Formats: sequence, structure tokens, C-alpha cells
Amino acid sequence: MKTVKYSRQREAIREFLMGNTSHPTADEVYAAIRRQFPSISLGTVYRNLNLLSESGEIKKLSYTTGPDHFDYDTSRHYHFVCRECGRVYDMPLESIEAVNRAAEEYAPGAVDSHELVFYGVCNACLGRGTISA
Amino acid sequence: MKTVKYSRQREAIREFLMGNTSHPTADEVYAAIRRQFPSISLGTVYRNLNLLSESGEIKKLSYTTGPDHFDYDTSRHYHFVCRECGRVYDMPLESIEAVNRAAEEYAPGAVDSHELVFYGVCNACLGRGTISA
DNA sequence: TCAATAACAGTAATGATTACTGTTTCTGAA
DNA sequence: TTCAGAAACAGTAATCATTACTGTTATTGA
Repeated sequence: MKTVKYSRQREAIREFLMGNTSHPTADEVYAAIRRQFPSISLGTVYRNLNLLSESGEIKKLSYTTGPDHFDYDTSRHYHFVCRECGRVYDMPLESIEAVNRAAEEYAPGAVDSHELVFYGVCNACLGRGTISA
Repeated sequence: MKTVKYSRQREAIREFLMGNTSHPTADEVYAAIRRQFPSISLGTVYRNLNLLSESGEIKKLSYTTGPDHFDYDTSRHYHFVCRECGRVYDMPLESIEAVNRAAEEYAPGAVDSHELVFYGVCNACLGRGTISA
């Protein structure tokens, strides 16, 4: 049987995510943790992010073709993805009840979760003038 | 100005997708079109899938860490993704109105679309006994 | 018919992620 | 408090999905 052993690196990753609401990618986590563990490897970051997400402590968000994002907030909530900068924002609303009813009625299988993602251009990118016209 | 030129390969891809409701990946499209154009290259498949999706004729679905799927049905509808086999199914329901209201009220930017994806295990995988207990 | 150029096949390169390998760090039982 | 077994590590190679490049072929409109 495989037990999960404590590791300082994993704790650092967990703590970094806890104090962070920006849904960082593995690379961003890597860059941050390197300040504390200069020799940590990217593989270690990926392995621990996967461990944490398999144990349900964090959530892996695979919303786009690009890199996955990781969220420490595992409560039910939705996200907004900016098509320009790729950033992922929280949507301040709870699970919509109509969605759960839809799942039960129409799915061609057993639904255990759903993701609702809004796409568009974030206020930061709009204000920055990255978009013409 | 770049005009889009006719190509037999692109027509074959379009027609394959039209007669197909299984949301194939680029590799699956490639395998199918090869029967007709044995020397088509995977790059051509990708380029045309992207052309078709940029022109709005098909839709690229990036729901998971794995490969993207492509959908000829561009009408508003939702999908169900099987965690076991990765297949993407249609959910037979229209855009939920509550979702659109939520987008307008809470998004930290300008929303232009949303995706609602249900995750679980499909009937095929459930029946097949791939899942224990 | 023919030149401009989009699209092609084939292949190399990229980006994200996972797998492998030999070394280090935990952990719980002696 | 050792200390051996196993999990985790750093470093690196490999894989997978996708895009970019290059010289050739196909399409198109004048």
C-alpha cells in the first residue's frame, strides 16, 4: 500500500496556493516555489499538484488548449477565462440549481460534477487597450 | 488580403465531421480522412480544423488535459465528458437562461460565450464493467 | 493560359506534461 | 535512537498534442 509521506516541497506548494486566488499554472507555481527551494524541479511541482488534486485538496482546471490552472478553493463555484491573457477569474456565484437538474435529466451516463466556464475579455485587458475597436 | 482557397482535403474533413456526431479528435479525423487521401498529413488536418473553427463552421472543444475535440454542431448546446474513455457526448438541452443572466451580473469582464460541461462516467463505460464496485 | 498565392506533404520544433533513474528524506518499528 | 523500506526528490529524457517551417502542388481570377 502506498502511503503519502510528508514533504517540505509539497507543503510549500500547498501554502503558496492557499494564499493565492489567481489560479496559477504549474509554471507559475514552480517560479514561486523556487524562491524558497531553488533546486526544486518542475517534475516535483507537477507530481505534487497532481497528488493534491487527486486527494481533493486542490482542483485542476483544464479549460483551454494552454496549460492547466490550479485552484485551492474547492468549493463549488464557476470561472471566467480571458481569451486575451488566459487568466482565470472566480465568478462570485454558487452552483446554479437548474444546472444540477439538467444533469440528472439529460446526461447519457452518471454525472458527478459539472464545470461552467465563461469566456470573454477581462476588465484588465479591456482597460489596457489590447483590443482594437 | 488572404483569401481562403478551396481544397479537396478541407471538404473531406468538413464532410466527415458533418456525418459524425461523436466529436472526434484531430487524430481521429486524420485516421478517417487517410482512407480517402492516404498521403494527407496531420498538419493539414490541424490547419483545416483550425480554419473551420475560426470561420465558425465547427467548434473546438478544449475540455480536458488530453486532445481537443471538434464538433460540427455549432448550435448552442452542452456536453458530457466521460472520465473513463474521454468521449464527448451531446447533452440534449438548450442554453440555460439562468446561466446567461449569471454571466451578465457577475463576470469580471465582457462575456461572449460560456461552456457548460458535465463530467462523469458514460453508460457505455458503466455497462462495460470498466468500473469496479 | 498563367502567374500569384493558398494549400499541400513532410518534417522539425515547441509547449505541456509524464516517466525514468539514481539519490535523499521520511517514518515507524526494532 | 537507529535504520531499513518506501516515498519523494532533482535532474533529465521521453511523450503527447499542436504549431511552424520548407520546398512543391493546386487553385483561382485576370
